[in-house]
Amino acid sequence: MARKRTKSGKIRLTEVAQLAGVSHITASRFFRNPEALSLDKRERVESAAKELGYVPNLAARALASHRTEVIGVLIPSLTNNVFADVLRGIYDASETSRYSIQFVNTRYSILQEEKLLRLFQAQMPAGLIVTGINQTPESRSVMEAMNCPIVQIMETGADPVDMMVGFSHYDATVAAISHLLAQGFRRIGFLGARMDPRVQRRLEGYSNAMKAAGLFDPRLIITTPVSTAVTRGGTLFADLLAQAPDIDAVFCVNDDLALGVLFECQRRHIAVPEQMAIVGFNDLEFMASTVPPLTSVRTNRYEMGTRAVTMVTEAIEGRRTSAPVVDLGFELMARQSSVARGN
Amino acid sequence: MARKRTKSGKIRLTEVAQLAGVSHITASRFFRNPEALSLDKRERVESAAKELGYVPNLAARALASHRTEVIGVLIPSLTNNVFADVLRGIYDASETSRYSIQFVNTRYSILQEEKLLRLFQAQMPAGLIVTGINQTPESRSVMEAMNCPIVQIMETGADPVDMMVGFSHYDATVAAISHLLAQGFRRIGFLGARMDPRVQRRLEGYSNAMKAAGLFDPRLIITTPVSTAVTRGGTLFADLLAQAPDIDAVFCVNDDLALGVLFECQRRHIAVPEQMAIVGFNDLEFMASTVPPLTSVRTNRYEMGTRAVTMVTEAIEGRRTSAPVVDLGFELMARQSSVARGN
DNA sequence: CAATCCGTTGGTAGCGCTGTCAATAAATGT
DNA sequence: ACATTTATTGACAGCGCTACCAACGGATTG
Repeated sequence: MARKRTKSGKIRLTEVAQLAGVSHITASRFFRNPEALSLDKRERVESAAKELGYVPNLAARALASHRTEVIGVLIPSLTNNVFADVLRGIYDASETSRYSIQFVNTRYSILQEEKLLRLFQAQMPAGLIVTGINQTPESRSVMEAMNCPIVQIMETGADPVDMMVGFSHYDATVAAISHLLAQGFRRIGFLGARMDPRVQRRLEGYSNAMKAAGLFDPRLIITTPVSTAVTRGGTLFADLLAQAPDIDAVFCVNDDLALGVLFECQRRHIAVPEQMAIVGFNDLEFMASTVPPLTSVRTNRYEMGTRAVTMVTEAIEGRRTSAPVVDLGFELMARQSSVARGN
Repeated sequence: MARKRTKSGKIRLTEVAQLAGVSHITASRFFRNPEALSLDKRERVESAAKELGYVPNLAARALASHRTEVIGVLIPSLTNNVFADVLRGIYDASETSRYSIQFVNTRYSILQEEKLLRLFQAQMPAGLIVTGINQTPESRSVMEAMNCPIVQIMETGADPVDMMVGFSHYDATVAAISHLLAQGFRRIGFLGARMDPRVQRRLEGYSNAMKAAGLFDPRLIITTPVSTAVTRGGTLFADLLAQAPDIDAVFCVNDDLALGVLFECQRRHIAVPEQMAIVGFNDLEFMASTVPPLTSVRTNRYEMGTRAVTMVTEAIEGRRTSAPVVDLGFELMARQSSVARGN
């Protein structure tokens, strides 16, 4: 006699199979590979499943198949707007796929990242999305040992664990500084908060661009390890002004800081851009609506998320269509906050 | 003879038990209820697990125990800053617990929410966090059928499915409007985007407060179903000015809109607050740094997330310490953007 | 000294599903 | 007509873990 339903009244594959008049194996196959069934049985199982409201037990499936349909995502922060956009792309793209997202927060700690990678390893994810290229050697070997596709996001580099999608923070910053130099600014300050690896690369880009122009001066640089905020933009800018009162422009490592600088300028009645040019980074939505509109470097964060998911899912299914390293580039959005002094 | 390791070299409980010289059951017990073991075995299992780098297989655990250690979270949007803060609270709180978070996006659709609830139901989550109180009747019965703790967040109300943590959007808005009225403003506009249930309740609060003061006028209201953005604040404000040129204040349903209004005022050389008072909602970080600083209603979004998690986890463990409905309240942050005309 | 209890440990039997392979029916070739 | 292939279906044996119950030794009790 057939086993009874569990007391909770859960519908199992067996119940579906029974109603459809097939073996549970055939019913199982319907969900894995419907083409293998005859049209007749396919329809019978389908309607039975629908009638009973069958939902597969993912734990059982994972245990039996040694696979899950989960894409693990490791991201350093949820506070940072940038990652919110990337995550949005990831979640949106995952909805059109069969995979679900398991997101964890590394809190900008590569040790935490290592621990979380090990946790993921044991859960056999279908794929993995990790932030950046600065993993510990142990993390790298864990990743290499996992036989699932892995995409590193946010940056580009020569040595991907598997795949990569991002852009060059160095180049993007050089482009911003070059723009300011081209506009005639000379004493260009640098404002940085939360000095993560990507912000470090922006600092390198700034330093090299300034050195190349013979304008580098360490007093032009203000950084802090604490997290970023609009208010912080104002305070850091005040520090910068105290340290180098003759600056004529500021490059901010992100748009929140830039907005804070703008407000601080309004407070001090410093005319933007006549007395002070401002350039941000990321081109968040509000940058175009400020007064004056703020120049920024547009980065394709949402697309980075969607692209990472498609790269992972395609790789899972065995078809890798794009190059292992995808550079999504950037675009300098020159606005009024950085127009040439003379103009 | 003992079963071999799986080819992938995965460490199973059996391997740990073998190394520790105990049965696999005892090893299993170590992870579920360590107090039940003798000190000797406890230490042996612990060090064996550490030595082998054992990580439990969650799928097997879930299958065998009919439970998972997953808290499902249903939230309507990832774009909205408000939910980003709530999610941050949820994730932060989950890290100090044994539970992991499975987040899904309902995209402001109660039908999508219903579908996702059914999916969760099949996966036997340890608890559930859902947004708002406007579920479909079917969603409600699914929730009632799931025997796990459920917290509704963002709002307070009389009829929780199980538990609730939030605040009254109606009261918060009434407080904001009362403040403007107390400051002497009379023609107070209302700007709303993305008219979700909570924004609707803010509109009700506004309408009733204005009616109570005998100042209600439908021409003072501008709403749009499209999503919110700083830029949108400017355009909606322009619409409002065209419709009611004599307004002396604007209440915006969120801070992004308020920021957009501020910029639009700067663009039009409308003095804030002398010619136009502005009040936002949520009190995002930047509201205190604008020029002039913008009045807003502070809501405890992060705490709402952490609180929801503690309520769920405590309920899972059988100790419900707080009342079923927790009101986190709000605080009017009166700033320069809404000081009385005369002052 | 037997009966009882408790703290601790181990064995057995699955959880709901899938991988693998065998079995059957139907279709094809010689 | 028979062997051989192909399409379709089913049986079996787990996946790694836990729930449940049994067993054991030692302490406690009458």
